[in-house]
Amino acid sequence: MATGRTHRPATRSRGIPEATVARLPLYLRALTALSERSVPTVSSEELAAAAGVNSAKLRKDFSYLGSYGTRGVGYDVEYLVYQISRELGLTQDWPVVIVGIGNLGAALANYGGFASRGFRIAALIDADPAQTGKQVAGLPLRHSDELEAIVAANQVSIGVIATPAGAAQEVCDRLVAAGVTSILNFAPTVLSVPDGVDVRKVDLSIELQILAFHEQRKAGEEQPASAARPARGQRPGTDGDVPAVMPA
Amino acid sequence: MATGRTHRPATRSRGIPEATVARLPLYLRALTALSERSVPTVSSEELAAAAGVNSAKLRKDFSYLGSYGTRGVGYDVEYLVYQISRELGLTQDWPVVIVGIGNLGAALANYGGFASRGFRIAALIDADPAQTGKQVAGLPLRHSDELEAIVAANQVSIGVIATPAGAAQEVCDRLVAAGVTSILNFAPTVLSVPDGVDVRKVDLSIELQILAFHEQRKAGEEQPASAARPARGQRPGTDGDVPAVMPA
DNA sequence: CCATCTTTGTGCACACGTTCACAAAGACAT
DNA sequence: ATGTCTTTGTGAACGTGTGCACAAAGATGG
Repeated sequence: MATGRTHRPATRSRGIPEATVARLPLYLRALTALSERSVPTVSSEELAAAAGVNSAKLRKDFSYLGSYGTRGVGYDVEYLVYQISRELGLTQDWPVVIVGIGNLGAALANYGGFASRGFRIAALIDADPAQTGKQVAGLPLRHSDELEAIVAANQVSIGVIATPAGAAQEVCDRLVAAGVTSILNFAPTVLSVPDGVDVRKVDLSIELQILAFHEQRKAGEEQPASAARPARGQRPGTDGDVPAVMPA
Repeated sequence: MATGRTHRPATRSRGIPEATVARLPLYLRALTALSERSVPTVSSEELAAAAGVNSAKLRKDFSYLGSYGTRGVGYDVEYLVYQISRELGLTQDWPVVIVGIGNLGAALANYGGFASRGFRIAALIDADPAQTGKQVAGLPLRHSDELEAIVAANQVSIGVIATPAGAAQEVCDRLVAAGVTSILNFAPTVLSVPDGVDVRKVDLSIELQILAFHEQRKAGEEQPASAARPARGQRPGTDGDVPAVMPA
């Protein structure tokens, strides 16, 4: 899971399972591609292949939304695009602020995938006064002093944090205080937020580490087992010989 | 879940559950912070708070690694840092190539979190000949013609794709053919890879859409139910009430 | 109108993940 | 030593997610 939901029972989002919600954008993308090619209908099998999931899962996912689809035929592409968009809330406009316009923030500002869904960048905010007024992706950088005013004026409910780790919690607190209730966090920190605020995090370093884990496993599969797996019950500090990193 | 494991039974990575693996980097980060403050030991409760998880989960996670920790005291910080690092494979050097040095690729190249773990950027690769030779994050951009040679020469097993969606599958195929077996994909596409290759994806647009879904739910909780939830069993086209996007 | 064929929607069984709650392990004081 | 106190490690219960396999729905052709 990639979410940082700080508390709350974890799923129960009015019927639709969290795992399904996480896949809806995937289906939507595949459907949009089909729509652009003017394909009128798809079977669960075809769509599942395009989205990279298995067809039974896809059918079950759609069954949570309602009984769209026609047996013997498949799903009407345009109709499904509409239904999923609506379910995800993409038929309305979501003003978003991005805080921290470094390399990553600029990349986000330039990313086309936002505007095409209902997301509209209301403002780019950076703490560096020297940057204020400069244009990124056609938008002027605003100074962070203005954060509260910007959020209030644009009724922003979604904030993106792309600051260094050290600044993230403070920015988060200010966003929340100003009325933001959903946060996408790119800073490598655990954010703590009050009840009712959703946080999702994207952490590049974590993803790489997970890959490294599996990579190591693949590499280790040839040899039986070197000194890789420690004897269980080994105790820390029973006798001092931990040189910077080594255990007892 | 953020992974794009294309097939395979899903978990079973020599004992350690996938969900646990995904949290190890989180623990590692919290422990590293403690280590820098020269804190000698932590209880599961404290560490869990720092990592943003619940303490029972943390203890169970650690129990898969072995029986580190001392009852009545807690865990030895340095020792745990070492054990987790080793389990994740971070005690070795992982050469990485980043393909597609646009805004996002540059942000990744400049991201400090790589080098601090065992990840070393072996090369930055871009398809634009006009960019070749330019420096980003102190490294020269290489042309994609050299991709295969670079991967082979540096024994690169991990590749990062930060190209536009259209180029991603071809880059992926070339990386895999050249010997890469783990891919971190930032392009908004489903990559298909042969067995034995791991793909993880990070998709900005998907994360925002998930937030929008929950945001919409929060907003809709006040009013009972407008036209938001369609009657189940509604058929496409039985009566026209979906403008602009309705099917036949 | 009936038979056939395709594809959905879902009941069911199983796997995975989370949380509780507590016994056992050890530290520490006396 | 013995007792008390803290904190781990884990068995067991529960909840969530996945995938199979098939009945029911509807299209299509004769």
